[in-house]
Amino acid sequence: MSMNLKELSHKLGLSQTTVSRALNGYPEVSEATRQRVQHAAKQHDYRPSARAKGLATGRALAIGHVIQTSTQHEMVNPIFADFIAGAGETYARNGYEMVLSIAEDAAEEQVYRALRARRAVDGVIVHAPRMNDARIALLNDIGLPFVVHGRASGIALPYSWLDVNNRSAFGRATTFLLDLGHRRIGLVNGLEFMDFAHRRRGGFTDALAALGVAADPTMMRSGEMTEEFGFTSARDMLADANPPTAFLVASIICGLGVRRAIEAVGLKMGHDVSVIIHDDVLSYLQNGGAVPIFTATRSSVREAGRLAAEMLLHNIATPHAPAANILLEAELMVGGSTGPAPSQDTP
Amino acid sequence: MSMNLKELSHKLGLSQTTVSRALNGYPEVSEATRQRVQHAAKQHDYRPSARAKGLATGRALAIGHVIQTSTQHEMVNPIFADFIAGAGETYARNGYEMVLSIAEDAAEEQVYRALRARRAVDGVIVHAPRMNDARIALLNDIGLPFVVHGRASGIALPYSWLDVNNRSAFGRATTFLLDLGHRRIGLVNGLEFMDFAHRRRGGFTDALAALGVAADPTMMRSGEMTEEFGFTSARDMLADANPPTAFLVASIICGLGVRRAIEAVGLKMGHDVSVIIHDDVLSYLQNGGAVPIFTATRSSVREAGRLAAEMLLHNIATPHAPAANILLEAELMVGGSTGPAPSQDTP
DNA sequence: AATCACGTTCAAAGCGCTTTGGATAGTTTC
DNA sequence: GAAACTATCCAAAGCGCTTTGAACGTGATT
Repeated sequence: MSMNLKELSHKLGLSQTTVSRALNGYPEVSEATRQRVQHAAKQHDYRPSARAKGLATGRALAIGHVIQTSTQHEMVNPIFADFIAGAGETYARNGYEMVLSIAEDAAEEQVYRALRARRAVDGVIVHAPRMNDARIALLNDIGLPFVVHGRASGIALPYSWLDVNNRSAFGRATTFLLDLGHRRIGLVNGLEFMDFAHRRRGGFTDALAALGVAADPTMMRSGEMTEEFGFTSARDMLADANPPTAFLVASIICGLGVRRAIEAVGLKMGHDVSVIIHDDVLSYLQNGGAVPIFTATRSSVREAGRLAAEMLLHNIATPHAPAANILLEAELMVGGSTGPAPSQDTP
Repeated sequence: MSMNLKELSHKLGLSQTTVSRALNGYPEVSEATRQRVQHAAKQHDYRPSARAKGLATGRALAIGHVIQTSTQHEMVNPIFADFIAGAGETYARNGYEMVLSIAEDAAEEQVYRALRARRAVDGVIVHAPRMNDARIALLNDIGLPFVVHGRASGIALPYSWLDVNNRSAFGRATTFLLDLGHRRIGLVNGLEFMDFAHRRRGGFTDALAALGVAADPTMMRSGEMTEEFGFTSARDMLADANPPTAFLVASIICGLGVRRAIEAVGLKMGHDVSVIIHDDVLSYLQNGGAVPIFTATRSSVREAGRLAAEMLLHNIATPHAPAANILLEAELMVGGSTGPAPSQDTP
């Protein structure tokens, strides 16, 4: 069907060895023949079979991404597409392929084991780590190189990860609100068995504590980060006898819900109630144009994908290097959703 | 490292032939040895190397998805994640892998050619077809099986596709608004070189024409479906001397922007201004809970992924079958965003 | 002139599987 | 009891590459 090494070398009157070497940049080939080979390869659109190459070299030249989904709510992580796009750029530049598996809940461990046993990939990126995430020990066990996007509290052994400094991001955001005079701040957080959500709450409560403000447990919600969740959380908190004057919100999607709740009770975001979100810079959900709609802690998930992929490829290339870590600091972008605390609060 | 056929057959005192046949369900193996083999395979977690198997059989057992992204705006199609999740379920059930490539703009053709030449996949799903999409002829040319998610107007040869009936969906939505008394309806559409957007506009204008309502070109916008685009489009149209009393909007993300614009001018969605969106049932952007926020034409993109993948696997299994097509009808879900046209409109 | 070194090329083995074309032993059939 | 099946198993070839070890000039060295 399509050209293979045998045919190509036949056509050139050379051995497969020489052609292979010419194309893979080995030195023991004269410059003249190398030119001739490369030219012929381009002309016939010859590309080595990924499978044959992989079999011969023992490397898959592929990286696995396992996307979790539960059959109940069928939720797919919204940052997934952008992260993948970023990682894909890195893979493309390095001649790697990206293979995706979807794992339903409990079957997750099996998916990783299968990936390893079938030698389908040279490594994996671990998405959405939970606290004490079991996958880290598992991957260490089965000897599959990996990089975690995020971190997993409670894991003893070192491992490679790339994370946003969620704690400092939410800490700074909280301080920013406190500086504006807000004292009653609602937290609309992700599910707190997710490591990032746990850390964000830590940053929030620590910053409050630093100013001697007590964190009110009734002003902290945690759940799956949908628009609806943002809406109901904010609506309920605003209905409190002593409602918050500001919200710290875990994602832009949630933030849209929070804004809806604020406007539903006739208040104005940025004036009556301040809102800070975390912005993953999702391509299809930009935080406004030149002027951000929401004041936000911002860190591009696509860039994270690029970097995490680079880390992983590096780990694969140098197998016994110690675990590497990258901690990205989020920027605090001031947009239209924050302002001084309303004065009637301090009569 | 991990168990292979040779070792396993050695351990069992059988030939590789017999073990392979036992595991792949061939009849020329006694039931007793089959049991023995299967048990041993499970025990040692033996799984055939995907590469070796592929090389031997000539099939990749993998399907390709090419995700387009432009370096300028880095936009990733928001429905991608859910579609992939659906398709992935089908692949997992059938022992296929999913490989993702990202293609930047112009390099797209090369990506498909490379996929084919390296025999990396047995087929591909074509995403986000444009009008007269060149990929269809290309894939036919290079002989790579494919299924299009959507359709491409202007292509002569038959090809397999799965699409939502965008025309009838937007036609019915328009009629619904007309029945409510709306006569001035704004269209916030996707980019119109995208086939789906083209069809939606057709459904819209035809339904208007059927009632003798002229379509006003100033009330039709088309652009990348972001929240911001929804906002600016609706804001501008509402600023018109003769503003629309209803909007037909191409996506929920756009819809959120439209709602923001409506509320920004002090109007109430569902009362002063009606809105109908198209809802792809994205897991992370649900259209409300039990009661839909937006009245919507609805069709699950995840389900589309499942079905498209099944079509493709079927096409691959029966190479010379004629092209198959599936046209899904969208449901019209009535939510809180629509109501009768305000009476001051017809004094 | 024999030796060595070097640059260039090749034949063949091997990666881990499937599949073809026997072999072997036990069963029927006539 | 010989011939013909049948059920079960196996050795070996082949998929398309990479890589090892060897061979072949050719010019430099002694």
